[in-house]
Amino acid sequence: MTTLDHLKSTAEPELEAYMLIRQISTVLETYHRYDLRSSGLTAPQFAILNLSTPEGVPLTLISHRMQCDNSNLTGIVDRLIGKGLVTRQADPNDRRVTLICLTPAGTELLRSLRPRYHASVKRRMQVLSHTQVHQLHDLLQALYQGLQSSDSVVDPSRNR
Amino acid sequence: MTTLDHLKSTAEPELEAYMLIRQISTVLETYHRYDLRSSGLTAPQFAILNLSTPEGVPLTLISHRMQCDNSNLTGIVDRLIGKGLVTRQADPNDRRVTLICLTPAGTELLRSLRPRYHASVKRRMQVLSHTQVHQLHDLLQALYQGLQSSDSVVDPSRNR
DNA sequence: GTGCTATAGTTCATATGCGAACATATGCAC
DNA sequence: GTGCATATGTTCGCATATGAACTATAGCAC
Repeated sequence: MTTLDHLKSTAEPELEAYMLIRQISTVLETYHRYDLRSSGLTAPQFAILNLSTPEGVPLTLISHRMQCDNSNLTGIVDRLIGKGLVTRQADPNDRRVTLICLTPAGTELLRSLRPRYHASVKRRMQVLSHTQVHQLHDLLQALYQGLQSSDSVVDPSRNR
Repeated sequence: MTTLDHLKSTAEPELEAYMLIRQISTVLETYHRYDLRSSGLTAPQFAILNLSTPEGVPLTLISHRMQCDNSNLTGIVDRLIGKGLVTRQADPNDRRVTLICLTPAGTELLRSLRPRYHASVKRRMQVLSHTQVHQLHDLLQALYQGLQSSDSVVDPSRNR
């Protein structure tokens, strides 16, 4: 069984909390990938689908929400287009912008996947009580906002 | 500014907590990568170094602690060997096992990096109070252990 | 000891992730 | 309107990540 035993003796709660966040994130991502297998989508493909709309969303907005660089999305979008789930449309108002648009097939797939996804996440988080989930949420929110506003900010989704 | 605004209205604390864990993990990993830049190491390279010893650690033990597959480590170890920071040694007791051994150069590099790493993590986590860090730690620990023991376990570091 | 099963590592194909460099387009100062 | 700084996407080189397939070794039942 994988554990954090080799860290427990440090008695440094900051470090342990940090390690736990990363380990939990890894575990949850593995579950997520596993859930998606039957759909033929990878996790980042699902993430892009999930942030797209039939009307179209600028690629940069998607990359900001995914906290990644635009350059990551090019190839993933290409594969989603290959599957017929999204299209690229030029933005008439700003010729630099590419809108990522859900196709009917993409919309339909999302309609079937999203509820299962939400249910999976809720089920997994419910190893904690409702109260604990709320406490955890508030602490994470505080941490996240603190990290955003700290002076050492490095924006991973900035353009270089 | 990157935010979770597009999620806030869901009022589903489980889902939001889940998203926060992943977003925070991404942000922290970005900081970590940034910290390591001057050392010429990537994050996974540092992770392997950090779990190695001069006496040697089985590769599989490292992959378990990193929650990844052995196959990921082969190439990373190759690069660390190329930098002269570790070596591969055969385990005399089990000829299947490869021990990853820190070289003197690797030991020295780690001695200089580890304190900075710990200080960085502590500094970033300290946007929360000591009490909050403790609460967060305990909740994360409970979540992590709950995830481990749930019936939907998929072990990412198992051998296939 | 034979055979079956499990473990340790590597290799391969494919998909991402990162960061630099680039082309295009916008916006604004002047 | 020119010039310059900025924003949007793509392309490229490299390092990882995933999962399947494969080799070698170990352990155990018999």
